[in-house]
Amino acid sequence: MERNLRTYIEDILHREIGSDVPFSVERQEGRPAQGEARGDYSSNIALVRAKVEKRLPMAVAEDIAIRIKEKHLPVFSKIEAASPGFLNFYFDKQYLIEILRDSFASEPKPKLGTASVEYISANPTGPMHIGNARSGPIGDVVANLLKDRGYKVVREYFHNDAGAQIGRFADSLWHWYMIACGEQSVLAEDGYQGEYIQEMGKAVHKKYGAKILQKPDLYKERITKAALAGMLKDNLALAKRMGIVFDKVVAESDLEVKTKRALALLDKKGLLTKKEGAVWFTPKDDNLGERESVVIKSDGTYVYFAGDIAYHAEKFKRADLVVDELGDGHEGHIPKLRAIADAFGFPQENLKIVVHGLVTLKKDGQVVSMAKRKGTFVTAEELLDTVGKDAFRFFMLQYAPRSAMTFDMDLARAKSKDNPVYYIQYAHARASSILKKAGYQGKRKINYKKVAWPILETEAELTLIKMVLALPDAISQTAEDFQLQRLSRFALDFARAFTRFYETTHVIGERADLEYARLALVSLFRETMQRQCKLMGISTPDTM
RNA sequence: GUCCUCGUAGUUCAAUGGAUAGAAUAUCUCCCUCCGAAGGAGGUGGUGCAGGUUCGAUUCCUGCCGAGGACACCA
Repeated sequence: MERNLRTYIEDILHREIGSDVPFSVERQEGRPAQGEARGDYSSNIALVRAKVEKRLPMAVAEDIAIRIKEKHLPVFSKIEAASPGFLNFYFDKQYLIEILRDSFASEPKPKLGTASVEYISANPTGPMHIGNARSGPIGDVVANLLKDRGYKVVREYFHNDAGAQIGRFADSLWHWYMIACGEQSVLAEDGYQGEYIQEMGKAVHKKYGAKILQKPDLYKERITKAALAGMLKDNLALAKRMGIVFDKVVAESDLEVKTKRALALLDKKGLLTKKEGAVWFTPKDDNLGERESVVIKSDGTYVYFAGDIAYHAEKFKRADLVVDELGDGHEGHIPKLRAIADAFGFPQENLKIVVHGLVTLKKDGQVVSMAKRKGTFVTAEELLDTVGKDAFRFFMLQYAPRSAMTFDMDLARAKSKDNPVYYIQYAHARASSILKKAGYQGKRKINYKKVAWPILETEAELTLIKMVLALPDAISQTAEDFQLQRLSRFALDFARAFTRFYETTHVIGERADLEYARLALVSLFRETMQRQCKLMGISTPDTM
């Protein structure tokens, strides 16, 4: 376990005070004005204890403060009770340094089993759109976090290449092929009419000419397969440009045997019912609302959900933790996924579903319409081309996944302090620049064990140290609740703290031991920032 | 119609039931001869409405208003 300040206090309180009532300990940084007055960390333990002890919160707080002070005097420079009953903890500087020194000793990570993380899984019937693209950075960072925790992570992509929708796509493709041949054809009302599929029709014509026109039975399926495979290839290539490489791609069309087997198993458990000529999945526990749904249509074909059952049954078998990343349009699917977990005896708490909200694009100060018919439609690829991988990922990660967000393309493209990605990378580049100037580059590194850490004592320096020590806690919280915005916010605050240090503190040319200590801090900042950026999948160039 | 999600500074977003609701941006006032000025310090400004739960509510509950979404033998 990495030492961290918050759990350190939490542990002391548990040990010394004990409480059957839950209490909190939280970091008070990021409040420059009040931070000083509220300590480094604070707890509400006295407030919650007051109720069960039937005493005044302040009195409880003062008692606790005295007790902790007696036993842990060297750790804290100050513990105070604050109205209405908070406890504010101020870490002693020397002790902070000690924790910092301890943190350099790396400990082996626990082995937590296998985690499957599925994300993007874009529909292959059209180019990836912005909403799907948001799934990329989110799912990828969830995977990074789980890997950081000690899971063996499998990054997965589901390729929906079967079902009625694909039939419609096939008909549409054939239609556009006929048009490309100069033939008469009428597109079905629910057919696809995007520019991309028209291009596909032309491509088919280019390849085959009119030769296959009379043989739809033979060729319709073949060209559709090729088109879907091409779309998958494009999507995976696009993902790669987002910095995402999948370990496993599962195609729905390959699942037929497994679907049969999974359904047979459900049938054995009495969870399938024949109704109106179709076969329904009818879970027994319907606490989560209406979960009944068709798996085999009356014409004998499977619906998408049947493949999903097979796919999840398989994931439940090979993974200890299963994460599905979905757009909010698929929220209605969640109870069904939960029902599948129940049906196969997979613990609900090990099935995590991360939902992301709508993405609105803003360009030239205007909201870009997402209507495909209008020329303003922007695909994920265009967005990525415009702003680049780092800004793309950072902006997608900046907000709580579930919330709807506005992606400001102009800001993401800007090479100025207004752009948070630039601000962060710039701070990192400055740190690199200082180290380079001082000759610490490449193999020559600062030896943290030989640093006279205690001579660092300005506020800017101590703030950086405290943030370095607070990061592990932020990371583990995020690995729990998947509130990914915490990472980008932390990185931004951290960059800001470094910039403040940079502005106020001179490094090179100071007395030798002080220079070395400050260089060490710069190096520590740089490494810590690199760790965060790596988790987010954002690059940390040494020069901008 | 049923269900879900969301309403926070002008704007984009934060805030495990906690203290004076934080940043960024915009705007206003200052500072910047210094390892990278792609900076720094400060001011103005906000919880949709009405109740309830409690020591304490942006957070939990109810109703209303407003926005988006889900409710297919679609995926």
